[in-house]
Amino acid sequence: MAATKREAILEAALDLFVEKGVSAATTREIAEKAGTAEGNLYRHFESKDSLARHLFGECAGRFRKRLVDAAAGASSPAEKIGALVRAMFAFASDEEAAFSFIILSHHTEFASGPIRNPQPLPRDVFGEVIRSGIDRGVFRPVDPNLGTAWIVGMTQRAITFARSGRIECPKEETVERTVEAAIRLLEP
Amino acid sequence: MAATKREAILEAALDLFVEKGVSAATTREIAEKAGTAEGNLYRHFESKDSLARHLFGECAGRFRKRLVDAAAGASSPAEKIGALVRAMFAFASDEEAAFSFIILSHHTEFASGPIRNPQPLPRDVFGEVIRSGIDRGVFRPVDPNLGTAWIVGMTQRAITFARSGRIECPKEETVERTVEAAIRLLEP
Amino acid sequence: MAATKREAILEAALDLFVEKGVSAATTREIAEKAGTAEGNLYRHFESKDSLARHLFGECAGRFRKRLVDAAAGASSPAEKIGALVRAMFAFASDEEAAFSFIILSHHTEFASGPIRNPQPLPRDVFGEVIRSGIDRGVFRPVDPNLGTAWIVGMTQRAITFARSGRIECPKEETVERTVEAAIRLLEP
Amino acid sequence: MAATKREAILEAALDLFVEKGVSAATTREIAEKAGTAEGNLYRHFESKDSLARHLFGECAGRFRKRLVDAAAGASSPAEKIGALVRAMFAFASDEEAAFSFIILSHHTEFASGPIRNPQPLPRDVFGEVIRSGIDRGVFRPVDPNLGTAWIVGMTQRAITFARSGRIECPKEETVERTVEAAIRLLEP
DNA sequence: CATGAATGAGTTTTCATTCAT
DNA sequence: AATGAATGAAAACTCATTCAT
Repeated sequence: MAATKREAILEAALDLFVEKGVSAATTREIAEKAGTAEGNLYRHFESKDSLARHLFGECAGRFRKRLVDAAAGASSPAEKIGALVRAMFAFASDEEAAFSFIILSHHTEFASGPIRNPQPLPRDVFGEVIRSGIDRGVFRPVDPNLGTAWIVGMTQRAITFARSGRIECPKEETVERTVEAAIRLLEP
Repeated sequence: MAATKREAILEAALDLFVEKGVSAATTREIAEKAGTAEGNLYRHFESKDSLARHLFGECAGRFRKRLVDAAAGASSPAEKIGALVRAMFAFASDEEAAFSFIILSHHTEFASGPIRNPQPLPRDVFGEVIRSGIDRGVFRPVDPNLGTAWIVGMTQRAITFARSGRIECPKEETVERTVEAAIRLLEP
Repeated sequence: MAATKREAILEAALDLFVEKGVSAATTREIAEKAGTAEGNLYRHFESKDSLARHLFGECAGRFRKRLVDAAAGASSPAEKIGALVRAMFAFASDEEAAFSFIILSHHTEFASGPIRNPQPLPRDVFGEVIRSGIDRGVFRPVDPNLGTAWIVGMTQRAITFARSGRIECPKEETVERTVEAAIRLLEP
Repeated sequence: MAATKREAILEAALDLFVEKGVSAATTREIAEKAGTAEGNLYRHFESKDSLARHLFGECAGRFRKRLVDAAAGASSPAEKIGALVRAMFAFASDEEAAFSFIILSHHTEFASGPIRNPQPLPRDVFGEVIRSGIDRGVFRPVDPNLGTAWIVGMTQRAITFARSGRIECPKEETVERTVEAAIRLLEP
């Protein structure tokens, strides 16, 4: 369970935002699920929108940390890419709701305008690894942002498809084949 | 402009749903943007939710038609894959809002539960092409759904990144490099 | 009764604002008293505060009209002052709530800051009459605004005292003695 | 600064009640401005309403004392009236918020009904002076309450106008002219 | 005495939907 | 078909008051 009421609110909100979307999730439901009074939400967060933004920041931060750690634990650029893709699968599995919320947030703007990057985003990690691989000549030259789009996009969709049961092969294999496919995209 | 009021409503709703999400777009805004009275929405559609579902069906149908036509116009499986990726880019560019709405609909459920497949979905087209390529031995063996996930995911993200200006190379090149990358994923 | 719902809302709000103050009167009470749904308030006015401001404008306008008409109907400055004082008593008696609301509004700021003069205020009428009396030599020289303060203040208080039953002499006499006292203040 | 927390609360509440009205000032704001915790308000006062009533009692008491002292320091009725008017100006200037709060309280009822006179009110002082002046034949016969209404009303308005910068002549002169005008009202 | 998180009943406001015209 | 005022249920948000620490 959550250590503090504040955390309980964040957890409840995360689940509900993912389940029904930010604007369809009501403060009443969030409070109820968090085991607190509705008004108490507003002691901890300015508004529902601010709660959503805060949550996005937290989730993106946790995700990014996982990616950074994964990349740090591998040596060659190709191994780093593999580690990143595996880390995406692992994060999506360990923190299902957080992962979904990050994806969701790309498609639904919050009430008070789009999210301004207050911190480096998860995807930046990919760009750096690709760039360094190209510099060392082990990856073919591609716009690092385009490479990021490819790998992040294919991995995210593979995760989503796997989750919804559309892919028949065992999960372990899905991960490894996706890792191999991602590296294939960058090989000279 | 829209030929009929009904079309005007569909157009206005599409724009607003994409801009702020289905539940955050109000019927009042939709009516205003469509240049009609709020109550008139209910002469054409049962409810806001039904309007959204109808819209999804229309957009997905148009998208699927583009993909089917594209695949039909190419002969080899590899050419078909290339044609499909190009068609995704083209559709995203011609029907910006429709494309965004399709993507968005994957992440936000409508009020009355998830969308039930009333018709074949765009992604099914990819699966069939991949399957036939594998059968003919020109693609390596992969779960066709996994292959679909990869290609649809990478292409969609490339489109999104390109739209938001994060990719520097010219649009034409982004398309062709993505086509080539998609085929690379399936080559033996 | 009120001809339209909008007027019914204005009337109900006026009574309640005077009775309990703007911030203590609730939109629910207002709607109930106006015989309409709470939400309908917001079709006619942006917010409770905007309703209060609008009401102030209306009441002040009606009051001012009464004063202007009264002054126009008298010839000499002293008669004009007498007519103005009598008009204040008459307005307070005919439109009890409106008069009270004007007074109240001087002491309680609306939520969104003080009222900016969007139109000439009732008190301006006094200033002009006093100024012209001084110019013609029938009034002694005083700052016209100070003279206005005196007469408006004494009259308003006399009305309030009379209303609350603190003054024993008959109403008619209260009015005439106040008229005479006001003129006395300005005589050379 | 305030010597005790209790006084700090009273001071903060007074300022806020005057600024936005009793019901619009929140306990949170009051506590914050007083530099204490919200809950602490309830150690010193039963409720917000009780705090407001207490404050009214205090302010009215201080005001009354100033008036009583002023009247006591003058000998003839006319001099007493002059002293009273000067004392009103002085009090309004020394204790700006307290004066405003007294005025405000005439127009806005507290939550639990109107203020019951628990003590003689400031205005009573005027009544007595006027009565005694009439008895001694130095004032013309008027209902003493009506006379009070005139003088209190004109003085209060003069103060309000002067405060808001609408009167051009120097403050000292405003006071003396108002004193002279008040006496004029009562002269035979 | 002091704190400030927590409460819950209340408030203002919103909005999909209906309906008389 | 079209309108837009009206509805009412539910939303977000507020705030006086309580209470464990």
